[in-house]
Amino acid sequence: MLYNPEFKPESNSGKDQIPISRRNFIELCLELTEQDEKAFEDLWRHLGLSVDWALTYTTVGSQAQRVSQAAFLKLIEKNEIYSAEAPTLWDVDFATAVSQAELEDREIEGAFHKVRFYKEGDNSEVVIETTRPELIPAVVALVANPQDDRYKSLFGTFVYSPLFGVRIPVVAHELAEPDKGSGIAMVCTFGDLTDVLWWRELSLDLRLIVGRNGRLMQPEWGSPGWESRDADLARTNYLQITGKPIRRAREIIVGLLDEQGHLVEPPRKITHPVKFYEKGDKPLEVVASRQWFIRTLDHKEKLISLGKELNWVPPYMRVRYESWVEGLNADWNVSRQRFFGIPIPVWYHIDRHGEIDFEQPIMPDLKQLPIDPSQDAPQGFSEEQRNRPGGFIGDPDVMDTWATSSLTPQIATSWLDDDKTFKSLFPMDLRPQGQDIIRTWLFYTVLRSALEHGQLPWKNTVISGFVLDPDRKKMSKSKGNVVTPMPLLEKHGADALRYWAASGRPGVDTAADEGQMKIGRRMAIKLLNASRFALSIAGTDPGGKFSSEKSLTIAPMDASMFARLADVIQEATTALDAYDHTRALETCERFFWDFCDNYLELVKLRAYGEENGIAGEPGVLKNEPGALKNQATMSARVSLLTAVRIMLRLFSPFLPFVAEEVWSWFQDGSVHTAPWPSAEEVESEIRQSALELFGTDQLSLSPANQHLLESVSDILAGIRKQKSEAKRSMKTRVEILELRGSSSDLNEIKLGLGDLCDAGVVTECFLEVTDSEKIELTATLEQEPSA
RNA sequence: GGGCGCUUAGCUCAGUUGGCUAGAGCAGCUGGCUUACAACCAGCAGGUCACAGGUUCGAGUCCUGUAGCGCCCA
Repeated sequence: MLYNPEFKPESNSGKDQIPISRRNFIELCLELTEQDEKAFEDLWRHLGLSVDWALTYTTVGSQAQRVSQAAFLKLIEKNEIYSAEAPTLWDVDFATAVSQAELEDREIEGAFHKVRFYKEGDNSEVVIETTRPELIPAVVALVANPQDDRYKSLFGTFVYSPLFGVRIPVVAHELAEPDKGSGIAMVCTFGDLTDVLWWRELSLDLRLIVGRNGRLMQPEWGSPGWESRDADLARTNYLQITGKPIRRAREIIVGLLDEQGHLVEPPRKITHPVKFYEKGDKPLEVVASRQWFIRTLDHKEKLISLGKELNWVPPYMRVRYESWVEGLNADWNVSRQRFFGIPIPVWYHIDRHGEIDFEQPIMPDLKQLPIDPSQDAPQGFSEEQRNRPGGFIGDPDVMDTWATSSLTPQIATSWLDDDKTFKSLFPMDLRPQGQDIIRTWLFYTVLRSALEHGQLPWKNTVISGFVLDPDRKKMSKSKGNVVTPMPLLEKHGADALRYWAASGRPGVDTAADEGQMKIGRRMAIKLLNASRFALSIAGTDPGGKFSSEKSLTIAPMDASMFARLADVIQEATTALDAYDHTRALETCERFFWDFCDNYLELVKLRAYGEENGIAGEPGVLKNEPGALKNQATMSARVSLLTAVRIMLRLFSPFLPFVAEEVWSWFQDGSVHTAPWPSAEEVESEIRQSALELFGTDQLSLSPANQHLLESVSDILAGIRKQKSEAKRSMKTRVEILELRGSSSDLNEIKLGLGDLCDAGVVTECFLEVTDSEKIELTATLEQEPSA
């Protein structure tokens, strides 16, 4: 078809195919690619993905084409890829070959036909059952299980096919199932992949009748390969189906079988699984055509052992890979008969008789790449010699897209372009991807790396589950339940969406849950508010008040908070190192919420420098004016600043935007390039804050009492509970707080009693040593003002 | 048909090598304007951990079987 520069597709052409020139089609693809790229980049920028946008590539870009074609040519040199005229899975509508990875089984309606074949000699019947009677002209053998006593005597004998009178052998093979149908099956070239296997293993004849257009071809009955004991009958019968599409041919053949008495009984309807191209609408046919195949069957063992070397998250996903590799039954067909794709970079000689020599392809020099053999002439030839005897012809096919996607690690690490970069980056650390493409993207990438480099392309892989619709159903275009991220991003914000996404563990399906996103949004707002509050107190102008201080003592309560924070850092880091982002987030979140509800409430008055001071046991409980008070306030402020600075970094992978916003209020640079916090460095972080706020880095940390914050928080919760049960406001004054417990517990509590009484609005506190295991409390609330 | 995973509160999920009086958030209920946040806070209630066996001093956790759901491969 001719190129039409004016061509514009109708906006709503639906599923109908429109005739179009290859050049027009490619232009439309490029246009769409550009739009899609923009849409994805836009989405990913909204999400705050940390991507170097200078390093993107596209499969239509010249770098990817060059790498792809170069890798192809290298495989030819290594004899790991070959072209062959071979049985090929073929989609009639798409008019292209497909690979094993693109198949899916679908249950469809069919029918078993009991058909009579006739023994050589006495002409007695052998009844087979088939779902594809139209392939009777292509029968090359009958096959039964070697253990099957019913047919043992037939092995090695011959039968004649009905309608066509072709003499065919009866053979044995383990794959024949005795309890399927009559236990003896006809082998055609080709009805399905089992036929291909039998044809190969049993060295059967080849009789091809299905063309690539899905219609029946016209064999010459009586000629070599098409011998018949009644060629005229065969010709007459076959004439009825020549050129007909498969389904129509089936109907006709069934009619002929019936008329001529070869059908034992009327067809029996069944449903059975049939192989489809995953995007196709008609069952796949097996046709013979010339294709390029990458060797995979030879490398199964190596591929399985590489799979064991790879760190899988979650580990059980390796099983999917392994069972896929074990089940492989064909080399990878990488050629596709389509308009759009990376051209297979070879030409072929045409001899003086016009025959194409596929055995010795003409290969370009690597430096010439990328090339398009349909546009470029090979070296030593001129364009006039194209498609001429004594000239050349370009390979018309393009590569399977996976043939390029399987090279992403090589493309990303500048393989063939920058050896230094390549060597420092390859193998890469991580392949994150979906579970549905383990058999394609992951498998093919491992295969290519194994063939080219003899090793894994990366050390780890994290396999994600699916995003399900809000009702936990798998999304599909046909069901119309597809949820796209952009509207959710606009509604809830990127931090909220990422919070939700982070709640999905590797390998586990996750519903698009707006409730979870709302929680994420609240979380982000809370971080904003709490940080603003903490920073505003910490940054309160100290005036001359603290200037005389030369050193700073960190209060026990603050030290207790830091001890917990150090644990949190440790746990989050360990979790992230193991790609367990969900646990990392949960750990940080729990700490943060506790920080807000308890620690912040406990220290805020002290941090303001406004603590009330309390009566009770002298010496311990009174906040004396002067140095001690200043020290306590300074400690609180330094601690708040430090905690915020650490927490923001912990949250930065999950809530990148709010973390960056808050960070910008008081820090230079980006939170995302700031060093990840470590438990060991908490003390130096505190020192840094002390220096910033009060000009001293002389620190004295109280012995870390891990439980102090928790114990005091528990008592505070007890006070709140009493207020809540009394249906009083939280600011209700506790006139007398009595605490009873062991002396060691009470001594611990004393270290935080000032903060406790501030936060609980306690006037007087009495401690009583008892033998109770837990601290018990009685809070006497102030009288309710009479209404 | 073979394999893998899941099944814990009304909902979504935690629960590391068996030590639990089974947790969290949401929803529900009861209260509270408390000078970071009412887009908030406090409190309460809610579960035979799918079912049936077994191992063990002790099982949500380990073993066997069954059922349901999902996925992968034939």
